[in-house]
Amino acid sequence: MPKLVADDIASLLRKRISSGEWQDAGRMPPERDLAVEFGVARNTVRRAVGFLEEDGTVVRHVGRGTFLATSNPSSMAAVVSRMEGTSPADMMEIRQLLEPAAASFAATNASASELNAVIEAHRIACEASDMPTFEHWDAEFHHRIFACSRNDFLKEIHNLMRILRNQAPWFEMKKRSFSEERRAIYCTEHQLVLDALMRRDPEGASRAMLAHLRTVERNLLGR
Amino acid sequence: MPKLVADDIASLLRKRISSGEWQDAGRMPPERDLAVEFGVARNTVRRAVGFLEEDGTVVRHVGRGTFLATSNPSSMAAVVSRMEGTSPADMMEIRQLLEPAAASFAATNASASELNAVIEAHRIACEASDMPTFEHWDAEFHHRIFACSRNDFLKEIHNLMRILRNQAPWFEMKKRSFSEERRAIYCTEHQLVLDALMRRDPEGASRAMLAHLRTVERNLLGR
DNA sequence: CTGGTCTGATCCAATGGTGAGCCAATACTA
DNA sequence: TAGTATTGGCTCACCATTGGATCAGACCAG
Repeated sequence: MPKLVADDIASLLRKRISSGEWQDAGRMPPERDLAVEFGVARNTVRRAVGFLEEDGTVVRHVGRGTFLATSNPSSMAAVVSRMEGTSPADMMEIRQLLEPAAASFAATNASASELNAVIEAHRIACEASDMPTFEHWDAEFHHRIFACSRNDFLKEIHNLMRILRNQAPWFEMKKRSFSEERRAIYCTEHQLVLDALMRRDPEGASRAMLAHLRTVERNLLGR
Repeated sequence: MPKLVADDIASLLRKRISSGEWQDAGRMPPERDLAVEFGVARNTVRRAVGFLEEDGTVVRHVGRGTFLATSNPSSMAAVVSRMEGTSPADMMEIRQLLEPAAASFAATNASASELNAVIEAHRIACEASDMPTFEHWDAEFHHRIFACSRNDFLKEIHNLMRILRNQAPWFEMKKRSFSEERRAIYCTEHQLVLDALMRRDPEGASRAMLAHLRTVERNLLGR
């Protein structure tokens, strides 16, 4: 049995909260009690509760206790937690909006060294012999294109999508849809995007990226 | 059976990773345990894990363990906090990508009651007599269009943008660029978007929204 | 014999939990 | 109103776990 660390405690607490366990009054037990209950030191519980506090799940008051934050649907934390339920179909739709644009920006803005980074990611992905390595460098290829786009917000949105895509349901789905043949197709399509970037052809990069994402969508969603 | 060398261990590990074996928490067992499990020296495991680290499959931290690189290197929270520094120019660029698409989706998908909600927001905004009220219902107008889009992820991205736009630097900027004349222009432009939605004309809605956002950008950034 | 690789062992340094103690804000009670 | 108990905020020394690094020796193929 793995030892409980602060992260574990935090996710246990989250579970209890979402199961509505101390919904009444919104008050959690004191840290000292939780420490006994989980069989860890109070310091550890404190760190765990600290995480919940950081993302706004919980509010603490000295002498009073720790309380569930009155859920504000428009808080960042709420938005992020709703995003975790994003469906692959919705995500692919948005990728098809954003990535062609990112590729187009990249064709205009990328510096030589940024472009080299993209090329390198493409090369490693093509040479990869196993699925996880390919997966990783495929994602990196896309990410590095966003990095060329000169729009920090766009970059961060892509980070968000990347994180969401690395969660459990996606992992299964990617594994299921992977095949050697498809990998080869992706490499070819990436190459087309790359060619357009190197030609400094925004229109072409956008088109090539869109075509690629359509392929990915088809494979992923089995349409 | 041939003796196991570092390369063999590496590919065994890759298999386990891709089979999702330690997907939860993304943490691999400590090197010492792996060494026992595979029946080789820890040095050998170290080299093997070193390969995985080189190609980015895995990240190692002294005192913590070895983690699958796919499990967010940058956490959601970090992404969100970086987003708080988003510049108005970057944001407007992304709005011009997403909102026309949202309007287009809305033209195809909106139900009658959703459409009514958009109409109502538009009406109140037009009748508003002070800047904060107008501001609020203007935002609501845009938001309700996203709500019609039938893409939850898109909706949440818009929530994110909305929160960011309500922060200090934006508030100043919006106040500065506000004028009675501009308000009237916005109402006219909103009306055009609305007309297209009611005609169920995705193409037209997209165009009208883009035109509107170009106006907003010009006013906001003073270009 | 030589070069490459695994073994087993040892030490280092970073991370993070433990347990204990004290403070200050709040709530409860006499 | 005053005193006491509860509760979160904070710090400290200590220690277990874990990856980082190195070394001498064994084994094997060429």
